[in-house]
Amino acid sequence: MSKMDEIVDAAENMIRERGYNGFSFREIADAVGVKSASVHYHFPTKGDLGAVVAKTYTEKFIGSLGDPEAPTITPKKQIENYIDACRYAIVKQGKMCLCGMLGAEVAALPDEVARETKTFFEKNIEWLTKVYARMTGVGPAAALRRAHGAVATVEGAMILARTLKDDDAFEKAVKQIPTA
Amino acid sequence: MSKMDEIVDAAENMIRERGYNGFSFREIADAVGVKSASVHYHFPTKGDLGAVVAKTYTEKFIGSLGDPEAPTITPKKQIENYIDACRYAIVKQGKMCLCGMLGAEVAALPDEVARETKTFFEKNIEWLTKVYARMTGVGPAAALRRAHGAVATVEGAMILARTLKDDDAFEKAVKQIPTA
DNA sequence: GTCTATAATTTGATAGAC
DNA sequence: GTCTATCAAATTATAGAC
Repeated sequence: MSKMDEIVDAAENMIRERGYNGFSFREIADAVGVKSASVHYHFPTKGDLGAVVAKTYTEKFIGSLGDPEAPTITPKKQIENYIDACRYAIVKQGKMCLCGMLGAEVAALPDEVARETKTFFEKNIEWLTKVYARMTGVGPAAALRRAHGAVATVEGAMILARTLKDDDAFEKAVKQIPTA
Repeated sequence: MSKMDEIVDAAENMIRERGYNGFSFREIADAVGVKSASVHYHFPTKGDLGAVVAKTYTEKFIGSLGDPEAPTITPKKQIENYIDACRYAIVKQGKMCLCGMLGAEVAALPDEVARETKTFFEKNIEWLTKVYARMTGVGPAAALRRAHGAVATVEGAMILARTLKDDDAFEKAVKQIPTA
């Protein structure tokens, strides 16, 4: 992994732990074993770094979901996989979704970071809408509503579980997401 | 309104806008027309202020919901009122729920602020569980699950609406919350 | 209660050597 | 690419006068 990738990775973890305003270039530098000036070499401003972190995370996350219209997998299984991805983040990693964190802070973000955060949610909704539209009896408008409901619920469920220090709060909340 | 109340009010607005790490004592001081040393007179540390802001917000919010077991109002109407309270915050005020914001940042908060944030969610779940338990065919376990789902969904829906700059994203998401 | 003044630290960011 | 050195600004917080 290149030093640049290490920086992005460290920044992702810190933002998911404490938010965009909760980490500094010096902390990143310490984490990857360089000086802060070297971090600035790769990413001139904090906004540059934040935007790359958000974009990288979005591609990684959406990519891991696979084709929403793949005929070899049931939509029910796809929704379960989506929830599983978030469960992994909160239960195994003990951290928020990067963009859930950035979304909460959106008014405090540089434009380029806010834009990437918006794109993350747009792509989530797009993916979920396609999956829900495959279910029998679910029209386009209902699929769109369900997609919004699912994203909102998983993001809120992560906040809940972290604050209550209770992983089961996540499980209880996501039971509300329709899988059929 | 006393200067102390003005400080708490200004801090609530700033945290709801940009998060706990997104405001400073100087900004608070400017907003209420004093110097930062005067803010420290009322609240020695930032954690002291944050904890009072969270506690005040919780009492105000829970208080506005009324008795969850009042026989004069239907549980359906109570859930609608709950969603309305959050709708007001995001659509009319354009701001996050205070504790949704603090909950996302919880790992970066002083202990006393994290504790108050946790209490907010516990009280929300307690209130919602009592309301859901009044609905026909909803047992205690289901009521508890529904309560978790409702809190998570409204908090996530606010993040979604703010990030997408689309109030209707809130509406689509909260349609998932059962009202009967 | 509010002020001036200031301490001690951290922040994002840059210049220039190697 | 990474370093040392440094900057200007901002941060939380305190001391002491009024």
